[in-house]
Amino acid sequence: MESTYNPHSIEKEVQQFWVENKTFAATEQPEKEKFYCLAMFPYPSGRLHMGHVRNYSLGDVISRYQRMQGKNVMQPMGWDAFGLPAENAAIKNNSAPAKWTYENIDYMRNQLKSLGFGYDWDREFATCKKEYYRWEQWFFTQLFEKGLVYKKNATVNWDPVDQTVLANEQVIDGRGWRSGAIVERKEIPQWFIKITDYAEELLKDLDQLTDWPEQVKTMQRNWIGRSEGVDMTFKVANSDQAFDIYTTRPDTLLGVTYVALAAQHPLALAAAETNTQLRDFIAECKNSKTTEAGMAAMEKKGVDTGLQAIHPITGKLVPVWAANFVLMDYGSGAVMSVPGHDQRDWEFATKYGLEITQVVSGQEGEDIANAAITEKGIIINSGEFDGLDFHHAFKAIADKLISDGKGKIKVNYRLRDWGVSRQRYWGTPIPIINLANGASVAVPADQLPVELPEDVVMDGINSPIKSDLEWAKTTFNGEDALRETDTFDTFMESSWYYARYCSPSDDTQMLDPAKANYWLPVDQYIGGIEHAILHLLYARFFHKLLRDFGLVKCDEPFKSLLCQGMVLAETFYREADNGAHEWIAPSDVEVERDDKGHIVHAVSKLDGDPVISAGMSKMSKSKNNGINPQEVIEKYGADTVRLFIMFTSPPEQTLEWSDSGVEGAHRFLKRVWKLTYEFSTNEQQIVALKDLTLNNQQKYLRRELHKTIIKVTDDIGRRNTFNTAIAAIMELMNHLAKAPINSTEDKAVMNEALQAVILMLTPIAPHVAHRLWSLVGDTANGSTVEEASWPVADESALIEDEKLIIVQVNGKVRTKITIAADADQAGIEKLAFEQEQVNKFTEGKTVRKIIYVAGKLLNIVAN
RNA sequence: GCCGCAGUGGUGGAAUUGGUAGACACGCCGGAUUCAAAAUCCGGUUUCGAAAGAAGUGACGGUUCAAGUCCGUCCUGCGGUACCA
Repeated sequence: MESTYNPHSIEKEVQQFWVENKTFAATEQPEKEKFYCLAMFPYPSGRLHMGHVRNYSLGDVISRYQRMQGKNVMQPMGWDAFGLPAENAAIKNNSAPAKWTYENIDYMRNQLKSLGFGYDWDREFATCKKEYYRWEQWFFTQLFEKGLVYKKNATVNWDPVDQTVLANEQVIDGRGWRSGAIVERKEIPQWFIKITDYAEELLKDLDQLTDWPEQVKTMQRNWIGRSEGVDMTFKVANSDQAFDIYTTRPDTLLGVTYVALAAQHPLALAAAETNTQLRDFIAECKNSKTTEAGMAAMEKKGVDTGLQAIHPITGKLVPVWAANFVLMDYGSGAVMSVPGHDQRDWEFATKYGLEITQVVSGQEGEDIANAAITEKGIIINSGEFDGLDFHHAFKAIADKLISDGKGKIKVNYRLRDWGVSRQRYWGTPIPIINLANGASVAVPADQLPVELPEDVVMDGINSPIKSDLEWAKTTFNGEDALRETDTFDTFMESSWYYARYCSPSDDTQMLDPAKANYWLPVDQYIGGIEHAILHLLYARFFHKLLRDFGLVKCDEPFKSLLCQGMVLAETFYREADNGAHEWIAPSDVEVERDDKGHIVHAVSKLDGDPVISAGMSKMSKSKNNGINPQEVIEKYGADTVRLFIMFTSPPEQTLEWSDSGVEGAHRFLKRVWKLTYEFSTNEQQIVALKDLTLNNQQKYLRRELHKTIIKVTDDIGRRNTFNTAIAAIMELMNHLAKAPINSTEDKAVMNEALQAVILMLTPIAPHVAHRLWSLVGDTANGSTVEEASWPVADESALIEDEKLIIVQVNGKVRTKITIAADADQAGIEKLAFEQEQVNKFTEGKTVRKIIYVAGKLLNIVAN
């Protein structure tokens, strides 16, 4: 055994021990309490970055802690292996996405192993393997048969030069990232899954997720966006045509002064045939952004269609406009406009000189000449509805529309059905066959999987399964037909992987119900806050689908959720001639900062030319700003990396990466090593504490130890504040380092403390803990630390005979007094008024009030 | 734009339920050890002030005996915004 801490040899040996003993292999043990701990599986982007290290360290600390609590822990790992970056890398390297992906998996698997995470590697899988995606295809065909899947037109980014569909990420300042062409909106048929059928349940069941962060539930609620409103029909004047409009503010219906249609609305398209201005406007709308943020940021524009609509209550004619902010594929493609009480409508009406009418009374000083009055109030200028408040007006106006057969009350959701079609290659082929007659059928179960060829050449434009005209050819009922060449959104794979880990190699069924129902739900799910809405909502939805098909029993997939904050790093780029951004790794950039730390100048280390600083953002492949942990692992070892990342901030907090401080984490482990090593080599017989009488100093040390056990247990087990748990252990170590180890009593106390320190460090720094336990471990608790239980505080060691009271005068701390632990308020006040610092600040004043916070604080209010 | 989160010393952060602001670290300064360095150990380190004391948690206002914590209005940064995952 080495006298100095040598992480590399220890870590290799301990990892070997885990492999040989199958320490982390999990099996169903119905008599034991199970604990399924899952950190979101990684996209195999090439190398791990610090965000991964944080994510998987959190998962491993929780897993090992729960194991020490006696639970049957399962912690699996796998690969979210389909996705866009593989295609980009393949084009760049002139290779195949599969090859790139598998190489990355091999590299990253080794990195995870070198970090010592306690995974059951027998459960590993990659989602790009047909053994996995075949069941996803099978399940989709089941959804298809049940009518939960449908096809409709939806908008994509169309690159008119490359003649291909672009992801939002591939559109930069409105241009295609490779061609530089101005991107157009294009409607193409795509497959949708009816998540809106589950909107109400997805919303309602958030209430049972008591161990989810409130912010995530709030975001999901807002995303689902349940609203109650009115659906009504507007007729077009001098025509038999009509269109529907939904509003959540029927109380303002009498304030409607115009209506707006999407540019692609059939009525607008028809009107454009005789209206060149409208035709030009519709053409211009082709270039507007497809993203919600892009749409919200653009200038709101419109054109009068020349049509007029009949107001459903007043019968008055209102102009019908076409507007770029109304979307054809959401809702009915038409909105009513109340410029008096909606700010966007107000700005639009002001810009185009449209009428603005006030129908809700505002607050004092509010004037619709200056801005819309958006808060609810008493209805005015609305004839029979005047004087009603929001709720009564809502009901009265809705009733009137209903009785006239012009409308109905409707619950609406902001949530839209899940479009799962992607026009890309590296994904699960959608198991649909398109027949010559235009109908679509599911691929029969016995023909699954529809396999994705892996040995392909990427031309940089089209998906190889689209370019290869043979691939799609098939037959159905003896007739020639074509396979769907689109692939699934990769959120499909990540929506059920957590369940597949329960029976990862079952080749007869999607899930083994007995195993799935033993392990599910996931007890602790851990992942980045950036997944708060999409991934977590899709996975919750998918779980409910699995449940309704009888594959799982529980309603929710993830019992408890820990959202780690992102690990950010600086980003730098250069602009190519076509406007595309070439992202430069921060490690390749030399920066110059001003005295506030802001970057004033940045140059590439490779060629010395300037690069553009784009601020901090989450570590990702696409921005090339991931910091590879390899260098730090090689320099300090895995335990230091794990300890540092857990110590540097609480898990939920966004972290701007910096390695300053890694040194300190390493020093701490060296100190623990040194103290334990020296203690163990010092020939000694440890006497049981119960047979000894301790002096005050020894009692103090034991009190500090057991207070620390309570704090660390609470920090890890309840609060998930691993940083403060580590700080508490460090503080304890500072006490221990100063403690004498001369007497039998000293040694007994030190022995107890060192054992507890090692146990408390086991989840965080498992390699060094394993080795140190072999030196001083209590074999009754476990011959190896992997068998040992978490320490339990001895209540009797915690008793104190004095307490510290903070004494304030008028809310300012003036002194602190130490008094017998059983002293009452009167005794504390008496002592307080004997203090010079109290008299000095109360002299000449009258004591008005004394506030006593039991055992903590006394505040004397005097003036 | 909209939804969510964050802002505390030179730096990462602590303060758990409204009750000692700055725990624990990093860095820096000083010292010990060393031929010297590394490593290690000891001490100091919010600002102003000689001290007494005062000020101080993004800004401004409010509630309270007491506010980093609660409320209001802003500012800045980050995440999401449905085809990055």
